[in-house]
This record gives sequence, structure tokens and C-alpha cells, in this order.
Amino acid sequence: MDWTPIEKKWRQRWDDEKQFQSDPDERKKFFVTVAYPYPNSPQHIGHGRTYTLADVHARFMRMSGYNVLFPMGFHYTGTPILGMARRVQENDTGLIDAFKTLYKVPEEKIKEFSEPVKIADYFHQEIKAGMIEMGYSIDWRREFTTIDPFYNRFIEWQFKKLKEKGLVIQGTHPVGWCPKDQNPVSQHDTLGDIEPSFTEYTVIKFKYGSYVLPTATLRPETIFGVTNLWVNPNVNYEIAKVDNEEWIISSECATKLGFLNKKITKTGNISGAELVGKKVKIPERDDEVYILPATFVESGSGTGVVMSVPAHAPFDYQALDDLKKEASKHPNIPSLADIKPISIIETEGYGEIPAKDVIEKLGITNQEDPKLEEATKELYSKEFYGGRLRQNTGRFAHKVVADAKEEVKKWILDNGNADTLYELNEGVVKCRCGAECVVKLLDNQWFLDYSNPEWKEKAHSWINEMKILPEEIRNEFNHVVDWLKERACARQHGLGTKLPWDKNWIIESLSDSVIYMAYYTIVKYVNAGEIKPDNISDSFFDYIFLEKGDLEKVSSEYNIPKEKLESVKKEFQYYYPVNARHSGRDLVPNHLTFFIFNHLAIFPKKYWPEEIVVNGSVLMDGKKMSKSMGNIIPLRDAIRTHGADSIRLAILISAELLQDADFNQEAVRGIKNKLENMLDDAVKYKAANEASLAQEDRWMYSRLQQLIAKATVSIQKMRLREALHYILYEFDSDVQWYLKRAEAKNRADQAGILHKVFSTRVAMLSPFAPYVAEEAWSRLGNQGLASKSPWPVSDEAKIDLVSVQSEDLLKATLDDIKNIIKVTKITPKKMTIYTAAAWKVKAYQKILTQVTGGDVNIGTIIKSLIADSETAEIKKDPDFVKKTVNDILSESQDSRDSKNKVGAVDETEALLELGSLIKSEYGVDLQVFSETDLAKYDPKNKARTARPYKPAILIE
RNA sequence: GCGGGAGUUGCCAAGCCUGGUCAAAGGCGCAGGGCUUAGGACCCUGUCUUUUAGGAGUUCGUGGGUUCAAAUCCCACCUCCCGCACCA
Repeated sequence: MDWTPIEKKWRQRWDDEKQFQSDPDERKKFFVTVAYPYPNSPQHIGHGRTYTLADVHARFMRMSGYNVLFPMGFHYTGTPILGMARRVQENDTGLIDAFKTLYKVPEEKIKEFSEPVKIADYFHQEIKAGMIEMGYSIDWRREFTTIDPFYNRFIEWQFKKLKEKGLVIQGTHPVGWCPKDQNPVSQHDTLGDIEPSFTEYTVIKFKYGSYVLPTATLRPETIFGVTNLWVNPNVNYEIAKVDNEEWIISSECATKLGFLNKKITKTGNISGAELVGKKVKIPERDDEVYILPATFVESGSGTGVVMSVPAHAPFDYQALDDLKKEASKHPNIPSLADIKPISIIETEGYGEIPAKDVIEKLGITNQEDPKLEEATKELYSKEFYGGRLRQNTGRFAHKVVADAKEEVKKWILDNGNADTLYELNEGVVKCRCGAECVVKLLDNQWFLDYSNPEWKEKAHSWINEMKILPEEIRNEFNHVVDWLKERACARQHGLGTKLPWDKNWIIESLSDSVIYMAYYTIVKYVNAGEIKPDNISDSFFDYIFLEKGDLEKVSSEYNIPKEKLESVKKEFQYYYPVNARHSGRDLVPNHLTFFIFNHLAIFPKKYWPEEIVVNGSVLMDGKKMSKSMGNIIPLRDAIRTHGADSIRLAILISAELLQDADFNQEAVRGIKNKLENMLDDAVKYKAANEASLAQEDRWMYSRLQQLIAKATVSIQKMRLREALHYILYEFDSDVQWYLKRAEAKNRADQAGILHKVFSTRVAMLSPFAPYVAEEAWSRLGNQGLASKSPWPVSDEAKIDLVSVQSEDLLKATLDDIKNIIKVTKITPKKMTIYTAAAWKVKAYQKILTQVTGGDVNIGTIIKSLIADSETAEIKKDPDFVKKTVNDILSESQDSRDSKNKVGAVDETEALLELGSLIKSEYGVDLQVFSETDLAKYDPKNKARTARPYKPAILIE
């Protein structure tokens, strides 16, 4: 079946009725937003999840009577698009092929892609078209991009506010950096998409005469165990003036230091071999050690000089051992044999010289052995978490290594005997431009000061107050607030808004997207041409958002009529705060937390966001979606093959909020079939006058009320999978039972009832599968639109508990009959059912009351029953009590309560209903007797085993 | 390391918050039947073990505990997944 025409038809209707356009009115409002997309590719099914969740939320609230605003914008800010444009300019075939085959971009469009904005514009339209096709109930009059001039004014205003409050600060920060592009690099900017991560090393300055021989280490605390330095004799070292000292370092190191803002002047060279045998002074220790040769030392790593701690560093131990073996080759080092490892860390499970232990364990015999890496890793982590410094480490003695490391580092740094070096972890990382990346210390970088303690405190307290779904995310937010530090908020390249006070910087993408929800409430006026963005500046936003300033003045300043200005302000005040912000899980540690922080900083409390709803990601056939796996399905392709509603349901039904949703073809097919069946059914049940209600009709209506109640609660908690489960599946099994009952009775008058039932269901399905719901709604013969119908309200009064109990009794008895037939394998000829005697019913009611009251002691129950003349007959059958108590205990609280409320049900009457079912299913007649009926047919003496809700059965 | 999540019957996956309706939804697979020229689709029945009367037994990562009652609550352990930044 082709959904396209159906989707088109209803989309047109919604559009004609301007259903999703929201303007302030007298109703209560509900403002729901989703993070706007970054348009550097078409959206795929994974992107659809958050939007679909938000759309269901919006549609549900709309049907519940709220004036719902659900807007959408496009986030052009950022650098990846710049990178893409550059690759197009360079004729990167990999990317261009992806555009052609994967994204199906027309050839002539790709040609324009050398201009970044064209890429954004193209995918912007592509994504928007997909959103419309998916049926998202968005008010498109409020659309914008983050490079629109009016938006730029808005962001400038935001940053000035933050700066006024002292939340924007300047500082120095290390970043991964491309020397050619003169720009920080992120994962998107590198060849092979490697995240350029780096580690901070402590550089310890050893003195060689007037020179400094610096060594880079991760373990400054081991300075107490240094026995020598290592240089590579084959390396030609540089002598360079570094700031005011003369350092001997590898040339690679000199380059690195240059990016770390050191002033480097080369003054000469010295070979490693020349240094061998010389002595250096160890800082903080009144001691001198030799410089020795080692081949494992690489000039590209650290400073090219290594401090040797043989007791705790396997490389050092092995190199020293190797050297001693050929001591004769080094006559200029007289006392090589005297160099002994100095043990300074005590760790459980290791002896005096831990490095020796590890080396022997792994069978390492020389310094070229690659297993040395493994040895180093093992020992480092064991000593770091479990080791303590020994007596010979002065005031650090007995401290655990993890703590001592930081203290020793600070101590040496404070004494001017150390420095800091950053080193890329992955070795060589190449920028997309081909240049090798480095770590650069950026000066005068602008930061948002998320480490500000008052700001943090405010964020914590609001996080604890606001609604967060699912609840477990609340902790995560609090944790993020704790570890969040200053965050760079400006870059030197990329699309976006310039920093208002320093136009060399562009405000970074995660910082210009934190309060834009407010912008939705006013951008409508700019899009309609009622406000000209050109000369807008701060006093405008102050007036609208903060109610600061004078109406008269602002009006004349911007040449906006006073009434217009007032209605802009009123619109903001009507819609704000955001009632629900939907987002993927990945945005918790960044965007969503910033969103909270910034709202708290800029707006008064009444405008702080009310609720955040976080969802997991989408898997494709159980696997993560990725370009390299080739399992990315563009959303619009999927809509064409499966239909929008099937996709919406498949995404929603496969997982609850936080779980990853698995999108698989089979599930979609199943859903599609279900929807098609629903449409077929819809035409069968037109509105009709109902006959007087039979038992099963009352039951069906009761179940409907219960389902409405359950589904509504589930949606309110955003447990959409659960809600769909009720609306789609539980509902179905109820209808099936109903049809079975009605058909067994050969009824022909149930269409009117089913029409009502199905219409209610279709209305409830409408937020989830809007197109199918509209189509089914009209096929059922209903007027208007399903999406405009009010959300069904459960009416307690329509629940007939007796009919619910009776039908349950029928189902249970039918199950028992089936069971008996299965076990005995007999072909039934005749069936007889016996209901329990009156005294048993009384006893049952009493037991029920007692058990509900918490008394499950069989002895006391029996006593009290015997004491009562109505139930004294229990003496004859004491086993009855035990069985009944078990019956009751194995029931749910709900069912017990309802039995309590209903009192005794006339089982004989109820079970007579079974006759038609038995006849149609087994083709035999059913007789129902009371246990006490003297004229009953009971050849096998079964009747006496009857219990309330558990009639005796005889099958012959 | 810090923080978060998960482990359920052949597979996927609900149930856990709020203990009892749980041998545990639904889907897939498998078996039998129906429909069909055939295939597909669709419909019915079955699918832990055992049982010729609706019963019993053993299961929800492992080991304890609480309770009349535990997949569900508590404690410990094992295993797996995700995030840890200047990037959308």
C-alpha cells in the first residue's frame, strides 16, 4: 500500500486549517522545543527520534486543550561545514561521491558547495522537507537560521549580558591546533577523524653546568628515584635559548615549545654522544648523576631527554641492564656497575624493585622489546592507585602515589625547577589540510566561566527543582555541573556571530544556542516584515525579554509602533518559559547543561525552563549507525518506502525514553501491516444506534475507560512505548475477545459500539501516527480532524466492575477447559459446569476481607469462619480455606480491590454466557448448575470441588 | 579513575519505579493446521520440564538477605555498553 497520497492529503488539510500556527490567546500555553539541527547532511532515521517524541508531546498537549507552540530553527554556526566546503574546493572525491550517492545531491548543487553557506542552505531545505513529510506539527512561521542578522543581534545581546555579569572571562588554554590553518582542530577536522587529545607532562629541569637538560615525565614523584638521564647518542640535540635559560633539547621539542608560547632562539648544537658520561645536577636533590646512552629514547617524544628511574620504570631498568652488559664499550663512565636502582614506592604484590619483577614476569630481555610498553602500563597503574612513597622521599613519605604526584609536581614547579609540556596522545595527527597538528597554548581565549561557584550553585538548585525525564538523568546533570570548568566560547573561524567587543572572534556553536528558544517567540514579527532587523540592538531585547527601558523611547528608537512592541513583548511573556525541552542523550553533558546555566544567568526565575526530556539513540538492526558501516538510511528515503507513520511508531515502540531504540525492517513491516489492517477495519464500523447493552458490550466499554486512563498516564510521563502498547496491542486483544464473544452469539448489532470504541482509539493514536489516524477517523465516518478532536477522558462511571469480573471469570474458565482438554486429550462430547454453593461465596467474601486486611493466617481465618453460622459448613472442607487464600494471594491488588467493591457476582448467570463460546469453539452444549442444585447432572461427583471464581468442570 | 546504563525463557525484547494478575507481554524463529495454482502475505494452534482433569517442578547474570510472597526491594560480586570536553 502506498501511503504517499494519504500523507499528502492530510498534510494539505492541516496546512489549510493552519493547525500548527500558534499565537497567544486565552488558553493555557505549552511551549515544546527540540535542539535545532546542524545542516551538514540530510537527516537519517536516528535524527527522527527526538523530533518525533517532541511532536507526539506537542500533539498530545494540543488535543488536551493547550495552545501549543512547537517551532524549529537551523543551526548554521560551526566549522564542519567550512571543512566540507574546503574539501569540495579541493575536489575531494570521497566527499563528492558521498554527496552524489549517499545524499543524492544533484550535480549542479554540488558545484555550489565550495561556498559553505550553500551547503547549509541545501541541507536546511532537505531537512525541513523531511520534517514536513514526517508530519511534525511545527509552526514554520518562526523558522530562522543562526546567521540571520536579527539572530546575530540577539546573540550579541546575550553575550553582552553575560559579560556584564562577569561570566565571560579571558585566559590561556591548550588546544589541538593546525599550524597551517591557524585554527583549533577537532575530530571533524582531522584525517581519519581522530580526536586530537593530549596529555600534560611535567618537565623537570636538570642542570648541566649553565645549561638545562629538561626531561618530560608523567610521574614527577619519581624524581626521588632518578639514577641517571638517558639521551639517544645518535640524535643531534639543539642548544636553544628558551625564555631566559639555555636548554638542550631535540629539535622536535623546540618546535613544540614554540607553540606553547615559549621564546625559542637556537644557539647551537650538541650530539647525544657528546653528552654521554657527563654529569647533571638533580633539582631538589643535592646529588649528581650521569648522562647515559639509550636507544629507546626518541627525539620526537617529550624533550628527547629522559630521566631514568630504573626501580619503577621498566624501560629504564632494561636500558640500564643492557648498558651494564656492555660496560667495556663505555670507558668514560667509570662506575657503571655502581648505579643501582633506587626504590621509592612500595606496592603490594611487588618486591623491592617492581620494574625488575614485571620485566621478569613478561620475559623481557632487551630495551627493543615491544612488551616494555605493556610492562610500563601495568606497573604505572598498580603503583598509581595502590602504591605508597617510601621513607626516602622526605616530606612525601607514606603518601599514596595518586596524591603525592600532584603535590610533588606543584613543589617542583613552585621552585622554578619544572615546566609544563603538552604532547598529542596519538602521535602524528594530520589536519584535513594535510598539515601535522600540534598542541598550542592559546592566549586571550574567551571563556564562559562555568566554574563560577555561585553560578554552579544556582544551576544545582534549579536542576533539583525542575522536571527531568527520565529521573536518573538528574544525577548526571548534577555531576556535569560539578566538573564543568571554563569553556572556550569563541573561535577564529566558522559561521556565526562575531564577539561584540572583539570582532576577531566568532561565538562558538555551543554558546550561541543556549537561549534561542526565547527568540522563537519574537522572530515571527521579523519574518512577517513587521520588524526590520537592521538597526535592532540591545535596548530592544532588554525591553522585550527583561522589561527594562521605556516603551516610548524604544518605540521611537527602532521606529516600531508601540502596540506592535507591546504585542511582541506579550508574546514572549505568554510563551516563556519553555515547558519541555526534548533532546538526545548526547547533549546532556554540554548543550542541555549550558541551556540551564544560561537561562539562569540571563532571565528571571519565572522564565527558567520547566522540564527537560532526554532520549537515547537509534540503532539500525541492532547496530550503531555509521557512515563506514553504510547502514545510514536517510529519513526521506525511509518515508517513501515505509510511510511516515510506520517510522514514527517503529522508533517510538522499540524502546522507552533512555534506551537505545532499534530500528529494524521487520518491526517496521509488522507495524505497517497493523496500520493497514486498522484502516481496513475502519470502514466496517460506521456510527449506528446501539442496541441495549449486553454483558460483553458493558465489558468493552469498561475496558476502553481503563485503557484511556492507562494510556493517558503513560503519555504524561512520556512513556510513549508503554502508551502505544496499550493503544495498539492491549486494545487489540480486548477487541478480539469482544469479537469472539459477539460472533459466538451471532450478533449483528455491534457496529455502533465498535465505531465508538475504534474512534476513541484512533483519536488516541493520532499524536503517534497522525496520518493514519486522520484517514481512519474519516473512514469511520467522523467529522473534522482526529488531531483536532479532544483527547479522550476516562470516565470512572462507565466502568462496570461486575462485567469486568464476569468476563475475567469466563476467560479463566475457558482457559481451564482448554487445559483439561490438552492434558486429557479427550474429544469433548458434553460439558458441565458447577458454581460454588452459597456458603462458599459468603466464606470467600470473608476471606477476601481478611486477606485484604493483611491477615493470611489460615488457622485464625478458619476459626472465625466456624464461629459464624452462615459459614460454619467450612468444617466439612477445611482445605477450601487454604486454596481460597492462595487464589486471592495470587491476584493483583487491583483485582482484589475490585472484587471487594463488587461483592459476590452471580456466577451461574455469568457462566451461562459461556454456552455460545463453547458451542462455536467445540461444537458441544454446555450446562451450568449450582453445586447445591438437587436436580443437577453430576455423574462424577465433581460439583463439590467448586469454589468462587473457580467453578468445577466436567468434560465428557 | 569519575559518572551513567544494562545482564530475562532459542533470538530480539517487555516486566523492575509501585513485590502477589509471572512460566513471565509482543515480535522473530520453529512445529502443526487453514487459505493460495505456487511463493509471499494473512489467519488459527503450539513452543521450560512433567502431567490422561484444570496440577506439580525448575527458571529471570552469581551469591546472600528482607518478606506469608522476589524477575521486581536491600547488600556483595562478576560481565558488558556509553560519556569524560572546547566538538556538532
